[in-house]
This record gives sequence, C-alpha cells and structure tokens, in this order.
Amino acid sequence: MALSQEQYRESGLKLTPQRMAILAYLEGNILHPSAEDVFRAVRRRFPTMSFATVYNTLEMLKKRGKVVELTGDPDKKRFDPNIRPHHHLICTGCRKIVDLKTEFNLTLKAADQAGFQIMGNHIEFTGLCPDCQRKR
Amino acid sequence: MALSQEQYRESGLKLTPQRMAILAYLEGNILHPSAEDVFRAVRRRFPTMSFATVYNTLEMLKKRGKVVELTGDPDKKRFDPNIRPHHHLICTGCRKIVDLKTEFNLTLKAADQAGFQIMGNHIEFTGLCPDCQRKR
DNA sequence: TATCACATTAGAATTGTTCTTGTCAAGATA
DNA sequence: TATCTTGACAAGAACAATTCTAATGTGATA
Ligand SMILES: [Mn+2]
Ligand SMILES: [Mn+2]
Ligand SMILES: [Zn+2]
Ligand SMILES: [Zn+2]
Repeated sequence: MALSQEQYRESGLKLTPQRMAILAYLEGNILHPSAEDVFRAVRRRFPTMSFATVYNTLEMLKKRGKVVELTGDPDKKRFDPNIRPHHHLICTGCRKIVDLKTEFNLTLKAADQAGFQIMGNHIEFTGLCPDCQRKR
Repeated sequence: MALSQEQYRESGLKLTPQRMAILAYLEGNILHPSAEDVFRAVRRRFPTMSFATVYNTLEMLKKRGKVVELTGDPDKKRFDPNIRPHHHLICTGCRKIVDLKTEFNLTLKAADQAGFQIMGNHIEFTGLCPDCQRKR
C-alpha cells in the first residue's frame, strides 16, 4: 500500500481507530484477503466492528486507488494493497493467490483492440499450489 | 461450444426443449453472457423457465467442459461457450467483454512459480470500449 | 458552544447463487 | 403393456456476498 498514516491523513481523510486497524491489517499483506478476511482479523481488536464498515472502507480505499480489487476468485472479491501492476498465480484448489514478480511486455496491435482504449492488463496463471498438489 | 445436439445426446444427457433453448442461445454467442442474460433470453420462448434451471444447466455444462466461467466481471459470473483458450478485453465502464484473437507465449521460470503446477493462463486487458469512450 | 462534515453502526434490503422438494417424462426392463 | 429408473424441471426457500439506509457519534472549525 505504501501509505503512511500521515499520507492518509493528509489526503483529507479521518484516521479512526477502526480504519487504522483495517489499514494495519492490509499494510504489506500479501494474502489478497477478502472482505471477510479483513473483517475477521480486525474484529479481534474491535469486536463491535461492522461488516459494512469494512466494505465501506475497502470501497473508499479502492476509489482512492489505495487498494486494488481482484477478480480471480469467483466466490468473493479479493483485495490487494499492492497497487503496483503485477500478475498473479491462482490455485484452483484452494483459491490461494500469490504475487508474481515476473513482468511481461504485452502490447496489442491497434487492429486487435476492437477500438478499446487499453488502460492496463493482468495475467492470471492458474494451477495447483504445493499444498493442493499434495492433497490429490 | 462446438457442440452439436447429437454430440450432446451421445454424451448421455437428455436433450430437453429447455436445454435446447439454452444451448441455442449459447452456441456461437460472443457476448459472454451472465446467467441472468441467459435466463432473460430463454424465458422469451419458455416463460415458465426457472432461474435455477439456467444455473443448473450452466453448472452442468461447466463441469463437462462445454462452457467456461469467466471472473473478469466482479458483479456476476459470466460464461463463455468458446472453450478454446483465449484472452479478453474488458471495458471497465460497461463490463463489456470482447474476445481477443492475439496469442501470447507466456512461460514462467520454475523459480517464479512458487511451487505451483501451472495449468493455464488468462490475460485481461482492461480499458474503455468505444461506446464508453464517447460517453466520457 | 454551535455547526458541519464525515465515519460508524446495525440492520434491512438487494443481488447473485445454491439447495430442496415434489413432480414429471423418457427410456429401460419385465 | 405395466412398471421401474433416472434425471430434468419448477418453484421457492435458503444462503452468501454486497450495498443501502437511518440513526448516532466524533472531530474539526467558526
Ligand atoms: Mn498481488
Ligand atoms: Mn471469450
Ligand atoms: Zn491450493
Ligand atoms: Zn464500455
């Protein structure tokens, strides 16, 4: 996320304890947690935390570009505090999502773009993670 | 889908009128419809068709590899009767999904695979479709 | 202090998807 | 033909994920 509390406050947002807890959980988190994951983790310290607050906060962070929403998991939204463009490995067994450092140079000929104005790209490599390989 | 009614029957399935309607709608469809899209289209000819039947049929087709489920739309599942591996253009404005003919040779060094057994890959190019460009 | 702008909470509402149950029809079997 | 078996169907309930709403709280500012 590369977002210090100071930067956060400077961007005109209030830094509440609940938000701090959500930020702290997200900061450097490489597990691509779902909203539920965030909720479960943060609730430990804030038992009154509402699920809606988590969604609201994630939505707000997404709008401000502090978090990216991933689509690789068909069951729930997953969030990535690492906003630098990068690709992912996705386990079709347990839905684990792992960052990929490899970069690819993907360019499309204008003729192939169907008139789209391309803004970015994302590669999902699918397969079985070590854990799931063992289980089969 | 490349799935004739004959092949379908041969694979041990009953070919009911409802299923035929769903198949007919999917056959050659390049719009990557959601379950709801399928339901709305098929309901015109079968007003008593249940949403659950659409889900059941799509699920069954997915299990048999006759249809692929896409994850690019965060709001709903989208289905692709074109099961040949290919990539997509996705409009972030209207969620339109367009097939990409371009092929890419994507290989990962073993060191980058985090122990995953890679089964496939899928690229999503995101951007704005011509319609949505005009609207902004 | 009074006021404002947001955040927060809790729960309701909505949406998307899956499950359950009773019913039915086609094909197989006797 | 009569019966059996299998699986599809319809309808709605149930469930899960997400969004919305309304009431309340809190910090910043005038
Ligand atoms: Mn990531
Ligand atoms: Mn496609
Ligand atoms: Zn796994
Ligand atoms: Zn568009």
